Amino acid sequence: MTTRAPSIRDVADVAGVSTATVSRALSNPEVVSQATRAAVFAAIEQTGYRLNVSARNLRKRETGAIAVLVPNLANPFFSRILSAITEVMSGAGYNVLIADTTPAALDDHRFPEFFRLNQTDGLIILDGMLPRDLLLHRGAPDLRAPMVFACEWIEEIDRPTVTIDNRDGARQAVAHLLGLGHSRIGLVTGPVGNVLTSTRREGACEAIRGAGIDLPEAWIYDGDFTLAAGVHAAARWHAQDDRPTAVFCASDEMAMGFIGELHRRGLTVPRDVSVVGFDDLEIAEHFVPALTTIHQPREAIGRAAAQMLLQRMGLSPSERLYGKTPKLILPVELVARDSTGAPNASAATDTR
Amino acid sequence: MTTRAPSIRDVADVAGVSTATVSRALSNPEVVSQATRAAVFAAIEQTGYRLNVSARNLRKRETGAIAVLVPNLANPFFSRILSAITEVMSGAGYNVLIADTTPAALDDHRFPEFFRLNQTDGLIILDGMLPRDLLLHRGAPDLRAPMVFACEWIEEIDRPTVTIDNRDGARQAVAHLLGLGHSRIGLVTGPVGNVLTSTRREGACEAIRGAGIDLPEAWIYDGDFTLAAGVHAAARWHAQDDRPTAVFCASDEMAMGFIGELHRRGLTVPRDVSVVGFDDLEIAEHFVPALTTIHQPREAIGRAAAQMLLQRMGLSPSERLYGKTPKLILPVELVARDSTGAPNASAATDTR
DNA sequence: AGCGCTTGTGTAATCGTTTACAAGAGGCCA
DNA sequence: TGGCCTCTTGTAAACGATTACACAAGCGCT
Repeated sequence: MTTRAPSIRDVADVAGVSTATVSRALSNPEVVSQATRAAVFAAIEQTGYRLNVSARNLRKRETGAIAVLVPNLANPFFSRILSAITEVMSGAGYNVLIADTTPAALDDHRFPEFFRLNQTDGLIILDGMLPRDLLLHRGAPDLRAPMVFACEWIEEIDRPTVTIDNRDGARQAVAHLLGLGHSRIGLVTGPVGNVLTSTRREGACEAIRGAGIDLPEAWIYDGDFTLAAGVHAAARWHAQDDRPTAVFCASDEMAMGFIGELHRRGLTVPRDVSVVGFDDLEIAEHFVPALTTIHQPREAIGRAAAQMLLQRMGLSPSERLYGKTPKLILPVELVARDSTGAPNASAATDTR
Repeated sequence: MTTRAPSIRDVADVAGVSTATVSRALSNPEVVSQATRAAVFAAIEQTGYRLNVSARNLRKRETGAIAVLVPNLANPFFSRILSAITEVMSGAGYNVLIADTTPAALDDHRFPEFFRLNQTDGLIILDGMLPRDLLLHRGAPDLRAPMVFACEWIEEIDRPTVTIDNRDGARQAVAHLLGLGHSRIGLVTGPVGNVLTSTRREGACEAIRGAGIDLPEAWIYDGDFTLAAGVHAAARWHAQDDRPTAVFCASDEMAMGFIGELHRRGLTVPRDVSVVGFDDLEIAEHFVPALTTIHQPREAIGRAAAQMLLQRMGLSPSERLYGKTPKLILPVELVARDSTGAPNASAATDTR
């Protein structure tokens, strides 16, 4: 009844060869003769043999899995990146472990496990706000399992990275607003301490100030990339007497939260204020109004990160340590839709 | 330099005990004396020892991982469910492998691997459209690794299941529209062959016909849960001379696609047509207009599925085989927002 | 003193692969 | 015939944990 799953031993017996030969037929077919190879495959078929990965991993001193550390699994931004990563990785024979870094999981004693070679063969990190010392000291994964950053990164940690040109994206967003005639431009930013927040903010500020325009502190609304943050920013915008005619939100979710809240207050976009997002989520195009935003090639990001990790895993530790760490920066483009328009002269000036 | 990672052997040597004792101190602390336990932990600390999971798994004949089969990782509906699953599972010491079943991955020879005990200790299936024979014959996972269905399920396969009350959800949606005075109600359905499609459709039809109202075939627009399907349905709706004043979409994505497309054509919701969705995605509340929809407790679904799997994994194969298979049906509720309103008399009757 | 029980520890087999090494079988050539 | 390759295959030692079993020590009791 509870008959043990067939092992390589059983296959060997059926095929009338040694286990070594079976193993070779599987992993290195060209070294075994045509005839035995056929016999082995027939035996595999007959016994219903499946490789035991734990045994293989133990022997080969690897795990056959990589981990992806994502700041928030529930955020739709990451899902497409993840699916691209898993696609590439499983094509290469790896399993993908997805770990959400949101909760107090960081204190969790089992968390550092991920950083040890014996849990994963590699790491893709999508969360730039992980405690630096966790990545550096605790498990010193750098020397063992290779890791690459994607989307976000950590300044102090020099590792292969694939990102988009955040600064330029922000610049394009602002340029678009300037081109429409806006000169009163506000910003909804990401969380403090995040590299995306700072690079996008800097890009936007550069573009605004570069146009000789002033950017009052009061027009910088800080957020955290979430819908709720957009709602909150809208409330603050609405409460101001002197407010911008356009805002650049550092994420689509914030842009949609912003627009949704405004709508609830009886205002309309882009009539009362123009809004640009960042990310180009699936839904952006279908939002009402369709969202003008910066398109991120999310699939390409995931794919590139996976391939970069694969490449790193193929390197010896010393090559990895002393070689150049590649940094890939993908270009982004603004896609103009319906949430932006020319400024409405009457709307902006309630008081002055 | 490339000094081997410390093994249980090294710890044993440092602590001056046998490997068996170290193992026991770790997995069964109460059987070793206070003194040696302390010595072992000190040695672990000193050597920086980490358990090798492959070795443990090989010996214990388990994998320490479960797999989740999701129809479309990029769909935001699943992300929160996944995060709940991973939370519960990693709390219980399991890794979670997420596999996207969308592409031709089914033909992929490595796919059936998931069904063998030696890849995972259990399976959560979110995809009700997997080929039946894959789950039943190929690897006969039922006897070995336990599996549970969540959200979707497969009629012919009797396994533990956690779902929501789809029929009742659809009924509530229609009841809401009836209550607003609509008598011309259309449906945008999911893909054919999907259990969610049929149950929701049946629930809706029952409610409509139960109210003594007719439901013309032409008012049933078939979709597949995606934004694009909603867009397409909107086009068909718009092209009709005689059309419903309200539609119930079997997913929020379709509802938003529908509304977005209508808006692009110069129509407004709910003035020109009322729309109800299903799912209550994060964004629904922030959509313009805020979406009236059926709320799904996604976190609860994920959590329940994980707990159910955990419970099943604790059972012996025969208990699993001959015991009752639990079915959990979570209640749902309509949340009324701004995408529905009383029918607009002028809008509905172009021709008659 | 001898017996039995409890408690703590060590010995060694085992899980299912991979792979270094050895060795047998031909083939080719001097 | 003997030496030297090349091509296949088998033998057996890892890989790093877990655990059944045995056994030693300590204790209380008769």
